[in-house]
Amino acid sequence: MRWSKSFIPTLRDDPADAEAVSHRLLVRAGFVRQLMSGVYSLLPLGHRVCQKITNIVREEMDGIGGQEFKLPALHPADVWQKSGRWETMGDEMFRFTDRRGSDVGLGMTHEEVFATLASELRSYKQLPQIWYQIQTKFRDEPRPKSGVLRVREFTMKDSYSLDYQSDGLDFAFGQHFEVYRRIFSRCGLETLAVEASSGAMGGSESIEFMVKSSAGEDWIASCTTCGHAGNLEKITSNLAPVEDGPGQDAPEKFATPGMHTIEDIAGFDAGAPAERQIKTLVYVLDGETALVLLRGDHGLVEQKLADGTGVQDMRPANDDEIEAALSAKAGSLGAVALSNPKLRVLADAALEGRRDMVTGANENDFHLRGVDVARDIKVDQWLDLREVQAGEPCPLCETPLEVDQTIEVGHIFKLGTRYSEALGASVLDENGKARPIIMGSYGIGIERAMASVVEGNHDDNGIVWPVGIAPYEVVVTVLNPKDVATSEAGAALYEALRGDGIDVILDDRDERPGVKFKDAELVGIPYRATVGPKGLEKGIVEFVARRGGEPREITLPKAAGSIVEYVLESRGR
RNA sequence: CGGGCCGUAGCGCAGCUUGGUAGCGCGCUUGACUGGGGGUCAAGAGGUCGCGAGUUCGAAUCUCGCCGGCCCGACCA
Repeated sequence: MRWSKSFIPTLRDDPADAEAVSHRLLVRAGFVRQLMSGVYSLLPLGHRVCQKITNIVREEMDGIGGQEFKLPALHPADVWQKSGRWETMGDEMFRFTDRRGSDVGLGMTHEEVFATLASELRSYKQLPQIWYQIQTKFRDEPRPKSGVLRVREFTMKDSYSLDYQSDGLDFAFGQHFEVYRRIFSRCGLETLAVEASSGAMGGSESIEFMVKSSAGEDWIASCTTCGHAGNLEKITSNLAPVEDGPGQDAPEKFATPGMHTIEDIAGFDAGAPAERQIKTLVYVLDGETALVLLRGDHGLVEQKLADGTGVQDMRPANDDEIEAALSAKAGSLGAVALSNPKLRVLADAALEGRRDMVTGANENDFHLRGVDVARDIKVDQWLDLREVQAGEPCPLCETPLEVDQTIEVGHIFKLGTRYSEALGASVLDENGKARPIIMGSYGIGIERAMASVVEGNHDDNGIVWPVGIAPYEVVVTVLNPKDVATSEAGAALYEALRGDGIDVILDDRDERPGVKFKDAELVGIPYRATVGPKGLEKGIVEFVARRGGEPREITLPKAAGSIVEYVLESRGR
C-alpha cells in the first residue's frame, strides 16, 4: 500500500473528548472514529489490526478443534424467553418490534442460539464439540466510555463447548484457558488470569483474563508468590486476627451528637477505631429491605452480596426506607435488638465472634458500645462481603496481596446445563439415557483487545504496535519523493519487501521528512526503513525499530534481504 | 438513573457577560521556494454557530423546550 493513496486521517491535536490513552491515540492516529455514543467505525488501519487479532484467534481456536459459525445478530424474543434472559437482561438488550409485530432483540451473546442449534445433537458420540464465531454484539451499555474500551456495538469471539460429562467441560475449559494465554501473548498482551464472579451468566466457575491498565474498570488482587489472583468482586483474603477484650455484660448506649460516619466515631474519645465498629448498610434485595453488616473499615462488594444471596435486583435503600425499617437516620444505624424481627440481617464473615464492638443505636445521635456480635445480633446469613485491600495476606500463602486496576479482555465460564435445559439440548448417553448438554462459554472482545494493546504499548510520540498485530510491519519512508533516484530506490525496496510477504506501506507522500516520521511514529509501525538522498549517496538505507534502539545502516543491495530476515525473526517474538 | 461540563469550519479553540459585518491556530487547495524531525512566503476554499420555538427592528449571544456528546458515580458477561 502507498501512503499517498491510503485513508489515514491523522490529527495533529488530541481529540478533546478523549481521556484514555488508547482512545486518544486510536482516534489521533486514524484507526477509529466515533459515530455515536459507544459506536465506532473502524478505519482501514483499525480494521487491519482487528483482522490480525481475529486471525490469531481463529488459528488458535481451530487448533483445539473449534468450528467456526456465523450466527444471526437478530434474535427472536422466543429463545431469550426460554432461557429467562429476555426479562433479566433488561435495558441492556437492544430490542425492537418488526413489521409483523414480533419482538426481536439484537444479540448480546449467543448461548441461546447455539443451544438451539445444539438441540440437533442426538448422541454422546457426537460430543465433545467446540463451536465458535467472531461476530458483532450489541449491548446498550448505560455508560459507554474510554473510546473503544466500553462500547455498545463490538466484535467478539465467542465459543461454546458442548459435552455430556462434567470432566469434558473441565477439559474444554482447560483448553480454552491455554489457548487464551497463547492468543493474548501473540497479541502482545500480558494477561493475568483471575477468578471471577459469573454474574448474570450463571454457571459454577469463571476466569477472567485481565490486562493491567489505568483505563481499566476492574480491580483485581493477586499474589506474587503463589499466583493466586481474583477479581475484587470475588477474591477474599486472610485478615490479621483482632484481639477483643472481655467486653461488657450488655451493650451500653452513649451519646454521639453529630457523628454519623465511621471516621467520626473513630476520632471520638469515647468511640472506637474503625476495626472495632460495625458498619450497618440498608439494602433492598428483590424488594425486601435487609441489613448488611461489615467491619467499620471494610467496604461492601455488591457483587458478592448478589452472588451470596442469589438476588436479582439490588439497590441501597433510600432515606425513607431506612427510617421506616430502623426508625433512625443513616449514621446511627445498627442491628442490635431490632424492633422488626423479620428484617433480614446479612453479615460479613470478618465480624464473626467479635466482641466489644461499637455500632449505631437506631436512635439518632446515639451509638452502642460493648456489642458482642454472637450475643447481641441475630445474623440470618454469614457471607464474604468485604472488599479486599492491598497488603492483606493471600488466603493461600499469606503473602501480602497486590491490588491492580485492569481491563477485562477475556472471560471463560463453566455454564453447566442452564441453557441446554432451557432450550432442549440433550443427548443420549451410553446407557440410552437422555442427558442435558453441559456447556461452557468463552469470550474475547476484539476491539477491546486492540485498545488494551495500545494502553500498554505507547510513548510520547504515539502507538508502538507489537509486530504480530501491527497494521503494517514496515514503513518505507521516502524522504524526497520528487528526487527520482530516491523515489525509485524507495519503490524498489517496497516492492522487494512486498514480494517477500512483508506487510509494508510505502510513504511516498510529498511531505516534509518530519511530518512522515511523526506520522509513522504516531501510527506505530514497528519498523521504518528510511530512503533519502543523503543515504543513497553513501549507498545505504536506514532501518530503525519503533520501540527504540540504535538505527542501523544497511547497504542498498542487502537492504531488502536483511529487513525481511529481521522482520520474519521478530514475528515470532 | 444521580452529579458536573460541553455543542461555533475537518481538528483544537475564541467570541456569548453588555444582542448589530462569524474569528484564530492547525489542517485543506493553488503556486513558489525548501527538503533528514510537524519549514517559509503568497493567494484561496471551507460555517444551516446542535435542532425548534420565543423575545427583539435585529439572536452564535437573551428565554424556554428538545437532541447529541464527554467526565464522575450508580449500573454492567
